[in-house]
Amino acid sequence: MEPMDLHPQTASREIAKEEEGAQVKVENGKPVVVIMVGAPGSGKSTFCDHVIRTSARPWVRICQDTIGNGKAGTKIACIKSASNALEEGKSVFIDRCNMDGEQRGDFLKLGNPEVEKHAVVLDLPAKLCISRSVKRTGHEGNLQGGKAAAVVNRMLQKKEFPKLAEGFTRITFCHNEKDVEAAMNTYSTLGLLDVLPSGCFGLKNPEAKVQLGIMRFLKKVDIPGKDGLVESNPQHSSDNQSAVEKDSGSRRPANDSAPSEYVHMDVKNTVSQESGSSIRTNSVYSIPTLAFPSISTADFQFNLDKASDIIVEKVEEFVSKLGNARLVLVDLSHGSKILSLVKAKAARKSIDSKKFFTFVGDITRLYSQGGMKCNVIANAANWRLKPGGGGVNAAIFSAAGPALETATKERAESLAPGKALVVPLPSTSPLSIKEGVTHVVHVLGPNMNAQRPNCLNNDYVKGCKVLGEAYSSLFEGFASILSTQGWMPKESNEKSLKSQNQIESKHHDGDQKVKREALNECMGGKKSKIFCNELKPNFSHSVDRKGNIEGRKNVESLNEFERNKNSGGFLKELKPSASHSVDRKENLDGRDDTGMNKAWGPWAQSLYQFAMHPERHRNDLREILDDVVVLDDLYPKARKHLLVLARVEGLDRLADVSKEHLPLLNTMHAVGLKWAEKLLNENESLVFRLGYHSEPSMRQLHLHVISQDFDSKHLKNKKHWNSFNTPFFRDSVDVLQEVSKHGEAIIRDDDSFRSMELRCHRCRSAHPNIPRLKTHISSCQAPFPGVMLDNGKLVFAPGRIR
DNA sequence: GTTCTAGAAC
DNA sequence: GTTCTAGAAC
Repeated sequence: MEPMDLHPQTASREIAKEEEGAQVKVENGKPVVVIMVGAPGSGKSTFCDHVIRTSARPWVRICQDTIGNGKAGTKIACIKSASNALEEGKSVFIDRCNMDGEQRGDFLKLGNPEVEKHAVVLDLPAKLCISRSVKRTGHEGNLQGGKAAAVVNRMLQKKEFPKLAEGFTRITFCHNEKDVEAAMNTYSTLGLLDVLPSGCFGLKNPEAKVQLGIMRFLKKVDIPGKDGLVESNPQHSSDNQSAVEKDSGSRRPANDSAPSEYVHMDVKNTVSQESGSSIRTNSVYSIPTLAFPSISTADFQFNLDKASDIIVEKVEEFVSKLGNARLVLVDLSHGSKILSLVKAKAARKSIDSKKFFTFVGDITRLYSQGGMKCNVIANAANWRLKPGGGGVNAAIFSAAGPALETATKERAESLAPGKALVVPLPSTSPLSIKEGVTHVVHVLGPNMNAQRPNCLNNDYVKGCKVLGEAYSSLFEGFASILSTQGWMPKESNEKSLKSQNQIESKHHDGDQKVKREALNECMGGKKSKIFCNELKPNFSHSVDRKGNIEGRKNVESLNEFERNKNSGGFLKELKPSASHSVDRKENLDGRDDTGMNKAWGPWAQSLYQFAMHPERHRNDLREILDDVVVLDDLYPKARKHLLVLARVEGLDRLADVSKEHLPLLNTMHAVGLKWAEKLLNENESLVFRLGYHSEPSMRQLHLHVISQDFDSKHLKNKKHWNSFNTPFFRDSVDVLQEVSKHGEAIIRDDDSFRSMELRCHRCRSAHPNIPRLKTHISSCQAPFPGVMLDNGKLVFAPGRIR
C-alpha cells in the first residue's frame, strides 16, 4: 500500500477529478445527501429549514408530505426529486422519519458513490416529540392533535438507529436541543467545498446512565440475536465488519511508512480498493475493544523479547474468555519492534486475529484518525497516577482533559507495579466525546530503568512476574467493564439466563456455585490483583452464604463485584449525589456527619414508629415478627401494596445496609414473598414485585411488595410512577445479591428519575402525562419485558401464563 | 410521604 | 375554562 501523502480533502478531490465529469462537481462543491432520522415532532423540518436559510451551499429539502404538489406523495417521487437536485449539484435533505434501515435504504443509493450520505438522528425524548406533534397545527403531513401521540409512540417503538454499515459516511446523533443546535450549525456553516469528517458523532445514550436496565431491555427487543453490543452504543456490528477491520489493522505492516495522521484515510483506501467496500463498513464498531500500549517497554526499558512473550501469553489466556470482545496492542511508531514481535508470536500461537491484533496509531485518536472505535483504552500510568512524564501517559491525560485526572483521583492516589485501576471516563471528556472512550484503565508495569522509582535492577524473574500481573490486571479490568455494560461471555450469559427465568431456580445453589467458580477462573482467579486504595476492608470472597436467592444471576453480580472493587467508586457513578456516598455515616435522625442535609421531617417518622413500637399500632399492622413488621402502605400505589419494615434501629435506608444485615434482608424478602403469595391466592391475576426505593422518603428501611397493576387513586405524579418503574426501584433479589457479594447495595439515585419520561412498564410506550399513562396501563396487556422476568423479579400466581 | 396551589399547558 | 405539573409547606 502506498503511503498517503495527501491531505484527506485534497485526496478526495484528486479522486473526484479522475471520475468522468467530476470536474463540474468539484467546482460546484460536493453535494451531500443528509437523511434525517427522527419521529414526528423531533424537529426534522425545522432543522432543514434552518440550514437551508443560513447555508452558503444550495440545499433542497425533500419532504414526502408535500412532494405531490404540496400534498403527500410517494417515496419514489422523493427519490426522483432528490436525484434531480443532486444532478444540479445541490445538496439534499431527506425530510421524512426514516426510522428504520429499510426506509433509509433507497435513499442511500442516491447519486453516484462519490456523493456522501449523512444521517442526522434527532433522538429527542419521546415526550417532547409527542407534545410537539400533539399541539402543532397546520402540519404538512396532517399529523397533529390526538392521533399524533399514538403515531409517535408506534414509531419510537420500532426505531432503529442508522449505522455506518448501511452506507453512511457520517452520522450525527442529537439527544437534546443543544445537540440539535450544534448539528444545525455544522451543516449551516458547511461551505461549498467543505467535507465533514466521517464517522459517528454524538453517539451516546443519555438514558443509559439512569435507565440501564431499561436500555438493556430495549437492546434485547430491538436487535434480537445480536450480541457484542456496547450498552452506550446503539451501533450494531457484524462478523463481516469485524473481519474487515481486523484486516485493515493487522494487515498494516509494522514498518508502514504512512504518517499516523493519515491512518484513517489509509484504512479507507485500502478497504475500498481491495475489497470494493467502503470506509462505511469499517470505521465504527461496537464490538467491545480494549486498546492497550505495550507496558514497561518504553520508559521502563523492559526487554522487548521478554515483554512480547508475556503479552502474547496473557492475551492467549484472556482472549478466549472475553467473548467477542477484542484486544488491540497499539503503538504510535510504524517501525515498532514490539508490535512486530507480538504479531509474529501471536500468529505462531494461532491466536484468533479477530480477537487480537496490533495497530499503528495514536491511542488517543484511534477512532477519529484510525477509524477504530475502542471503548476502553489502557494507560501506561506512573505510580502517582498523575499526568505528564511524556509518552502514552502524558498523551492520554492530555487528550482526556482534567476530567480524567479528577475521576482518577477520586478512585486512587497511587498504583503499585502489576496493578490496574479502572476509571470510568466522564462523558464530558474530549476522549469520550471524540473517540467514544468510556473507560481508561491505568496500568503500572515493572521498571527496569535506573532513572525511575522502584527499579528492579535487571531482575527479570521478578520483572516478568510483575509484567504478567500488570496485563492480567488490565484484562480483568476490561472484563469488569464489559460486565457493567451488560456484556459478558456468551456462554455464561446463556447459562445464567436459562436459570434466571424461573423463580424456582433460586434453590439451584450447587449449579450456581459451579458457575461462580467457573467465572472466577475466567476472571483469572486472582481478584485481589487489582489495586485500589479505596477498597473497602469488608469485601469477602466467601460469598456462598446459603446460596438461595443471592446465588442467582451470579455471573453478573460477580462482575459487579469486580467492577466495584476495580473502580473503587463505581457506586459513586451510579449515585452522583454525594450524600449517598457509601462511606456516609449518619446519626439516628438521618442527619449526616456534616450536619448539612437529610434530616427526616416529622412526616417521615411514621414507619419508624411502627417498627419501634408495633404494639402501639397493632390494628394497623398485618403481621408483627421479631425482625420485621408488615403493613399496608397508607397510600397504596396499586391494588395491593404492602410494606415489610425492618425493626432495626438506625437502619433507615438502603444506603445503610451492609453485609451484617443480609439475614435481615433475607427475612424481609421471605416475608414479602409469603405475603405476595398469600395475596395471589386471593387474586391470581395479580403480579407482584418486591424492592426498595434507592432513597426513601420515609425513614426506616422498608421493602415494597407491590402489585403491578398500579391501579390506584394514590398514584398521582411522575415521582410516584418513576419510583416504582425506573432503576430507582431496586429489586429485592438484586439487592440481596449485591449485599451478599459486595457488602452493600447499589443505589440508583440521581434526581433525574423524577422527571424521566413516563413509560408503560409492560409495553414500554411513552405517555405525555400521568392521566394518559394511567389510562394506558389500565388496559395494557403486553407481556412483561424480559429484564423484569429475569431473576425472579416478578411473582406470579402458580401456573399463570406470563 | 401528602396536600395545596400557582401557573403552565392544553 | 379545565387539566396537569411542580414546588412549598407540612
